[in-house]
Amino acid sequence: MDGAQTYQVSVNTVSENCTSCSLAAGCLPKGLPWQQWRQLDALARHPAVFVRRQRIYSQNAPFYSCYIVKSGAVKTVYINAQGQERVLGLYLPGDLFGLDGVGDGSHTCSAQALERSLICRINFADLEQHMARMPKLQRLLLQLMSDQLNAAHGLICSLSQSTAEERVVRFILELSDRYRQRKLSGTEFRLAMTKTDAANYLGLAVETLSRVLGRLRNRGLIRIQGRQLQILNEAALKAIADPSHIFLDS
Amino acid sequence: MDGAQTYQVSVNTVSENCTSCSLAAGCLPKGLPWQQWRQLDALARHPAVFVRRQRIYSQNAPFYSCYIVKSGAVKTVYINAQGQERVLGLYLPGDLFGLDGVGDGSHTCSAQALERSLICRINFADLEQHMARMPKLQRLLLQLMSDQLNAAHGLICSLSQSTAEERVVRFILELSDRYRQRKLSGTEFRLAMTKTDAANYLGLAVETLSRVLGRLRNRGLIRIQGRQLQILNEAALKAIADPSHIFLDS
DNA sequence: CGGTGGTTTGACCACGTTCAAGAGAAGTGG
DNA sequence: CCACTTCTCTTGAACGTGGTCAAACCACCG
Repeated sequence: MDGAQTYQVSVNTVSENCTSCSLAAGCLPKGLPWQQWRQLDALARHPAVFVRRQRIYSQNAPFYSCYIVKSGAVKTVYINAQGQERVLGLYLPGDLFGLDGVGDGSHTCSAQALERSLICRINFADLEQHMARMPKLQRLLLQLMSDQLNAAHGLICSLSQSTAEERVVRFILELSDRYRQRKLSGTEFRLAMTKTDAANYLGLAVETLSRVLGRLRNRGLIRIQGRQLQILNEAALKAIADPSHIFLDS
Repeated sequence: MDGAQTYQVSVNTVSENCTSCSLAAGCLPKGLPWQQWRQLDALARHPAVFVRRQRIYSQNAPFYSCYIVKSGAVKTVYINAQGQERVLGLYLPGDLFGLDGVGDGSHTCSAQALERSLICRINFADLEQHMARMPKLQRLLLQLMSDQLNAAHGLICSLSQSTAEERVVRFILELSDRYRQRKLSGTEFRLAMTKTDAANYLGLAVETLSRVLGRLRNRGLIRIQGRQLQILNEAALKAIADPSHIFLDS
């Protein structure tokens, strides 16, 4: 019915818990005291492999868990009544996603792996119980939700007040930041999504994104081949993204 | 510097706590057991009057509290580097706002009263302590944040995939729903914001909003005089807002 | 009253979409 | 390994929605 979304991939359990997980760095418990982290350890029991396009959860499905990206990348999408997709979020290693379902107990969007990814599942009921005992965890959850809300607000501002070029440049710089936060190169990286998805996320037609990227390349600001992107002139990009110095136009 | 935003209105304390508050219905504690509600009572100590345009909190100010609208209406706005405003949210009686600051400890947007309003302030540190003891309150907070995130996502979808007319109609229907939830008329109400603000919220120019409303009026779907709005043909509006039945066009 | 903030209407134009066609990349099976 | 399909990306041309600018109107308030 629904496209070929119902894969049955062998879900390899990578490790039974956090303390023995080789990917523990950059995970949710970061920032928690060691003792509390060990308590939390029991929660994230099911790191699993998802292949490209495989769904992690589906829109309208009952909400039981949230998830953490250990490796790879994940997008969340909302599908409206006409079947159009709208990309709402991009999640990279260390990011938490899936809390959209807390509101009314069912997920309001779907989550899909963009490439082969390792994903940890955290049972929300367990998480809630631990939150009550761990003030730092409680605070952390609220902060993460607040961060996501602020990210959404940023997107809203971009969508309504910015040109295609500004949006694209801001997207590039946002990715750059996020890779840098992960101790990866902020000047040369691979776009996690297809350009179709990226355009959708930015509220643009693919053609527009393609043209804008071409223009940026012609001006010598970036180098782009396929999904491989290199930032050549970060200062110029920042000037485009945040046009507050109008005085040196000409 | 900043417009005439630094009012010093006499802040009339309406009642010292929730149990003695005449407006307690429709407040945050709703859904909590009586006993827990009484515990929470101590938190919301400062219901205060705000006049039209008065700021409740300012962008970049340190985050200490969140707020509940008891009466009136509030908008949240983000002001970018160029000084442009962007309306992010509209809050009606019973709504909680101000949690945008949890993320990094300072508010990411400002909140302004749209008309004379009663606002309760809740100290966040106190709220957090009570959350730890009251699982239902903990859940409630996460739900409220999730609801706001979902609202933002809805706006994102509207902004990128809908025509001006669809957005306007959806806005009208959303208001209708919210008034109905508050046991008020869902077919005849007053727009809480100016049309300038409403257009901004919808990512449109004021002129466009004005034209679209005029068109809807000419087609006999609504009646509008100033900010007073009456829905005449709800079914037709719903058909516009959610164009999934393309087959009976003509 | 004049003044200010909000709203309406018209004319014009630009940005980004849509449609169309083709090239390139990637995945699948013989 | 190549031929095949399918998905992704690029480029061009034409169109249209909604923005911008300008002017006038209106309501409310001091």
